[in-house]
Amino acid sequence: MSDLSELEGAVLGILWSDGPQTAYAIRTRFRKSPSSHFSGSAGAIYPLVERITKVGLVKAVATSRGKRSSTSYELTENGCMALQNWVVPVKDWMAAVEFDPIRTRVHFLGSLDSDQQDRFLHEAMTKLEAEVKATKKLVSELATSKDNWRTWGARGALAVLQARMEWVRAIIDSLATDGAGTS
Amino acid sequence: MSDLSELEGAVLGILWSDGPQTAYAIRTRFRKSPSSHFSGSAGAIYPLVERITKVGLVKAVATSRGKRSSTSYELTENGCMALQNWVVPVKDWMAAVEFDPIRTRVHFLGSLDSDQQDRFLHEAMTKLEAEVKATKKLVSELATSKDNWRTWGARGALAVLQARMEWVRAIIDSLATDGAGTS
DNA sequence: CCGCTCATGTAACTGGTTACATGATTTA
DNA sequence: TAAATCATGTAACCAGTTACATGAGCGG
Repeated sequence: MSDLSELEGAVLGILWSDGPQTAYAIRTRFRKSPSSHFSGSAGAIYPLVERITKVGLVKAVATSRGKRSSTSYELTENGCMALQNWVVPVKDWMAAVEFDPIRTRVHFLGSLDSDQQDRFLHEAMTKLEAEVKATKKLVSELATSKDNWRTWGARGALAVLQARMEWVRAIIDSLATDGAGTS
Repeated sequence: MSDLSELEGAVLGILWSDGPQTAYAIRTRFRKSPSSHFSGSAGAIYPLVERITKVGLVKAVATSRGKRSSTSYELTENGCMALQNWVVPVKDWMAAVEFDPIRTRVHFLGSLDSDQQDRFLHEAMTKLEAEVKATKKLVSELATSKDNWRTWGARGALAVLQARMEWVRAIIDSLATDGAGTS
């Protein structure tokens, strides 16, 4: 295992934080995750689990839910070490400016007429507000749980969302007072 | 052209904002861009430019730099409309929480011992500080330019970086006072 | 004239995605 | 008993990447 991908690291992390579970459960975790850009597609998860089993980061154990039997996966000692080594050295690219489709589009807002610019900015605000609201709810739900790190994760998501929202608001305000940009 | 990809939209946008230029120049623009998660790889740009030429969003024009001749690409009427239609309807996923490798790792920080947690958080702070500094510089450089939208773009990047930085600082602070999280 | 940048491309790979297929078990 | 969920997979695709190859013009 040269270097774990982001998805591989995340899978090990889930196995570490939530304990042994089926590939299906891992998949569901990604699908229901509000934040993640991973879809939890079967085509990604099942081969991945097979792969990390083969190299011994994870161990298959037979489990059953009622009458239904299935295979759960458990983090091994090696897997736990691999997780730690995946987390800890912060690479430069991890701190880099993230991809933001709204920001990308703002660069080219000058190609639109004033009405369309307004429409874009207000739509963006509305969507961001909805995300902020949902994330705030998540944070408050998690706050009562025992998993502080997960709460911090949600707080991070919230902080970024709010920053984006205030930034869009600033553009709207400046447009209202100064008028449009160039080009 | 069913729907433009992010890269396709961005290429049209560059052609709109910076005028006709060679595929190589577009490539360089991405490579030197501080933010973008696109590498500007030849294997992406050249086929892409060919594709959008074929469907008439862009028009090839012969140009020369000194004795060196090359092909520049110019936005067509159709291309400009395609750009506008790519920008304007804000889809839900555009406002979603972005991918952040630092945040992902924070979720699993409980798997590390206290020293390693500290190391991670301080490394993250250092890298984020460096990014913030560079982005601040960029913003102030752009502020004197005529391209207001580009300046807003950089400001957006800065806002998000600062939010991430303050979030990491908050974790460090809370760790210093309360002690560690669970698990 | 030698190395750098400009300029254009292609082949193999990567790390995921969608969509499909299948079947057992549980729940309404 | 029908529909939903649990569970496991595979095949085709996608939008990018890295790495390689090639050649011309330009500046020291």
